[in-house]
Amino acid sequence: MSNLTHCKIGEIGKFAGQEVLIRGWLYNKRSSGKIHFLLVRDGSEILQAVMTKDSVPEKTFKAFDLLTQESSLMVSGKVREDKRAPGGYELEINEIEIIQFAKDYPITPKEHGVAFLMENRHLWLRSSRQIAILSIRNEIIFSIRKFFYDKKFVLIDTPILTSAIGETGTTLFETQYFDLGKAYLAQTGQLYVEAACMAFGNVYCFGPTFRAEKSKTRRHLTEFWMVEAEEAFYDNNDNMNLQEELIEYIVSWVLEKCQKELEVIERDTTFLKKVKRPFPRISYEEAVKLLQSKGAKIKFGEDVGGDEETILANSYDKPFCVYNYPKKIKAFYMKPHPEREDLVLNNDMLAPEGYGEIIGGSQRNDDYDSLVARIKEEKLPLEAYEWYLDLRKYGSVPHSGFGLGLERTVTWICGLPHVRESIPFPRMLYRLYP
RNA sequence: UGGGGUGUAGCCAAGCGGUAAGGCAACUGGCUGUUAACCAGUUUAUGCGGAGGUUCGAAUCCUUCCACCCCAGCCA
Repeated sequence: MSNLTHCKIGEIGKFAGQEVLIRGWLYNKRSSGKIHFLLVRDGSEILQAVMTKDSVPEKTFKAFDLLTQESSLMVSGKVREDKRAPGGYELEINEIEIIQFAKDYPITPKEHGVAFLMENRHLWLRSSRQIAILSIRNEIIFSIRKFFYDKKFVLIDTPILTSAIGETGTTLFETQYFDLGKAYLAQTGQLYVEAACMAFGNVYCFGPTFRAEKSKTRRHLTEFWMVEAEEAFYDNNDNMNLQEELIEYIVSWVLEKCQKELEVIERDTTFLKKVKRPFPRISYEEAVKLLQSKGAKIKFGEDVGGDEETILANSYDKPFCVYNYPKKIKAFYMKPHPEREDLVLNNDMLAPEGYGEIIGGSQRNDDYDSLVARIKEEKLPLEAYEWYLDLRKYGSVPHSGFGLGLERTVTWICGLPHVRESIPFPRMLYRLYP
């Protein structure tokens, strides 16, 4: 058996007429008495394998009775094209070797509640829907890296353990760092990527970030992956152009590479196909007026809340940017608007279909004095930002950057109701297991 | 942290003051083309998230605790 060609089910079509070896797990089985069907999965696809009482030795035929859902096994046989089989190809079984019997696999091919599935996330990953979603995640990650690589952006890995530095407001996870006091899990790599930007020109980081916020909503995780680009000599407008180009690239990549997966999760791709530049852009002030005209209670100076985000996100059929927010609701490092002191040069990008914010970006404050003033205004510890301020002392240039939330992007592209399925092992307020 | 909700067998779920439906899974048998196969049968809760209480009687009403879900704030 082992001297046969091992074949991934996803490539089974190339082996029609040949005898191959499949290694995987039993997804399900059916029988009509003298004919048995095994559904075997191997991570690439599911394959139907058949045997009849006359086609195999009795011992092989009887192996069917022993097999249980998710038992690991090797099956050999001849590949045949057959319209009756799901996937169009079928395996005529010669031999079966059971590697391990699975006893009472908890997730049956029926409906289950979210709580139960999350508790069994380590097994839930094996279901076709979860495999499809995480495969799309894989393609999205790859497309992002390729996008930046092709544009000659340099990948800069930023530290996960940091001293107290970052944005204001958000709560951080802390841990004792030897004798040096407290260390915090990074909530952003931005400040570091700004330093690297002054070394390489265009850079990005892509890693996990942590927020100890007690948010329990469908769009929040305590640990999530973020792509942060930082571009020297880009203004806010150049920054938005780059964001749009990236989003268009990711979506077209997924549409090209993940057709099968999108079908499995039954994603209606109508809106995804419309994700072509240019995207609509609306200033914060216009957005407030638009929202007020639609009956929202938002006032100038207030942040755009979840409900408002949903109203806006339903007003467009493709991603769009809201730019130039009031200074007082945004981070200290954003560059003030040259003509409007109360505004900053920034933008959020919101995904359509009610998904909301996926990107936050801004032109950075590159002026030493006004940045120091802002840090003091926010009552941040100036000493911690000394190295960051150095960047404004030694060859400061206009620069911009943005952060894209990976899980929110996956959730939107897959059309999921909640971010928790967009990451293999979600970390949430009430979830640390498995 | 506020507001709302749920917890009954391995899973899903009915019952809403009178003594625990049903389905799936599992198990047994039947079927040579099944598609979450089908058909027939068998088994599973002195107990309904935990602890108190009211009552002749509690899954059901009350108190309290726990776990989880949804919405809001914060943000990616």
